[in-house]
Amino acid sequence: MTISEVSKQCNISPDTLRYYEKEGLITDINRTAGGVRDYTEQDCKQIEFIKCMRSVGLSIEVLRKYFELFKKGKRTLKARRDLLATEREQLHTRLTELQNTLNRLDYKISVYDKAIKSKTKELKF
Amino acid sequence: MTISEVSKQCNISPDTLRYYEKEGLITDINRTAGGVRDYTEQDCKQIEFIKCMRSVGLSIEVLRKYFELFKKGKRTLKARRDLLATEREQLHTRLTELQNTLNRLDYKISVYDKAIKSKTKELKF
DNA sequence: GCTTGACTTAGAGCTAACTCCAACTGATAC
DNA sequence: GTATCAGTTGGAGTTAGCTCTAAGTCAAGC
Repeated sequence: MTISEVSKQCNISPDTLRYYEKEGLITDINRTAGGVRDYTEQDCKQIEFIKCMRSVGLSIEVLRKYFELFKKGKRTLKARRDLLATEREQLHTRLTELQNTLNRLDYKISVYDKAIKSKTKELKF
Repeated sequence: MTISEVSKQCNISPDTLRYYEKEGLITDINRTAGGVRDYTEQDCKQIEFIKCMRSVGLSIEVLRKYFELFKKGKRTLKARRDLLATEREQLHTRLTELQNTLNRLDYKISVYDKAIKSKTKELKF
């Protein structure tokens, strides 16, 4: 698969794919004789994983560390597990925060709805 | 209240408070004769609100628009309500995404735990 | 009246994560 | 064999959101 095919399939720009490679998030991509990247299905799955993790805010740096550990082989299984567990905890914290803020917004919107109905009130902010 | 008191109370740096003011997120802060900012309780509540919204990713730009509408008075109640509702929807989408990714991470961590126990397996990424 | 310390401003600098650009190369169509 | 087009590289530029710096002001304590 060429970079533009992967780009379409994963909805990530070719520039970003090359950037991820430069940053060590993707490594050992095959090349054709002419030097053109030739992604495997496995590469694609990894890219999807990266996309998923990036979409919830895992940093390039954390992901770089994860794949760096990967390259060191089986002896880093525990380290990788722990790295993921740490990120998981942070995501969980953010999830709770998001839920609370959502509730707060819902309440605020309901206050607005009342104010709009009554046609007299103004809010403080 | 001085800027450093608000800073401590809200856990936001004075620089950030001044930055928010420059960006129009906070307006009409009282000043002492000497030109020093003198925040009211109400200002503090607004700052807490901003902090809460920023913590889940609402942009400075969106918040600026919200407070801009505010300054135009009661006739913008509906517009403000709708702005909040739009942001709420986006937060909801992100919440779902976060939940899915959390599940995915939990699954991956469980796969790691199995691999670590069996002491033979390696994963694909 | 001088020092100290918290404040003020305008504006520069920083970081993460892209995104774009210029110059080049290699394969394909005609 | 030359135009086209998709790819390549290194490096510059962009954006959001702070964060820091320099130079200055003001009030309080001694």
